[in-house]
Amino acid sequence: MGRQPCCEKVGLKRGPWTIEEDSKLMNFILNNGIQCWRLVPKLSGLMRCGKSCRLRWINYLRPDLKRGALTEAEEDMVIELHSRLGNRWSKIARHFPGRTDNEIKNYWNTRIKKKMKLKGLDPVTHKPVLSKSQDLETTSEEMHNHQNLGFQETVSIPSLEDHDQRQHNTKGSSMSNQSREESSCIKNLDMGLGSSFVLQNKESLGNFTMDSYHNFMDTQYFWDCFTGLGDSFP
DNA sequence: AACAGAGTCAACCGCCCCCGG
DNA sequence: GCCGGGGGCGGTTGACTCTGT
Repeated sequence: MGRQPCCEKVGLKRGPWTIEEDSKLMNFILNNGIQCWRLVPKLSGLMRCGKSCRLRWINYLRPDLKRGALTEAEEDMVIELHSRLGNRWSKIARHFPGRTDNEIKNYWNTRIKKKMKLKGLDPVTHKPVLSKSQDLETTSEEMHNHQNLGFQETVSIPSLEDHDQRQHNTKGSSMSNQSREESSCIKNLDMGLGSSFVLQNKESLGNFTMDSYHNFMDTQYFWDCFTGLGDSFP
């Protein structure tokens, strides 16, 4: 006998969220906060399960989300944290304000893993791959290239302190990172659902106040997102 | 221009943990 | 201490986009 599903699934919508659903969820949370995720879809009129709403909010709608590719420094820090914590993405994500565990997990799986393999490092152990049999996914050609390039050396992983320092320095001086930030911000705003300011808390929302949300809602970008929705929201 | 394969990432699934009764 | 419900988490999937041919 299996565990009961988290919610009554019959009749619930699945798959990609529409802008209308996003704005319904956003409006509801802005006005009511989050008491219980199960109640959110019922009270907001969404045909989604509570978990789905939670995920959508956390991974996409939260206004303090930072989007776009991770910076080099962030990437280094992910590697460092992964070497210590393993696949504990939520713990890793806590070190990156505005990043979600899902985002970091995806980034790891699609990019960092690949980079590490190219460097001849095992993404699981963070140690150099010593023999072919230990890493069947690494082709002999890759190995050959790595050896020629000297990638068999252990790559030194910066400490968190180093990273913090680097990030600090980066903030003030690196235009490239800054512009990357900006472009991620623009991407965010294109989606109409992000903002770089941190929202702090009302009730259970962590750091979230209605004032900050109202600030956010005052931006042109926020409302641009909802133009064309017609009379859905009186 | 059309197609195939690779890459990306939002979303789902199911298990685990925590907390209140 | 036990049980059930809700939230959190990590793994996986599949739709969409990009790139190369």
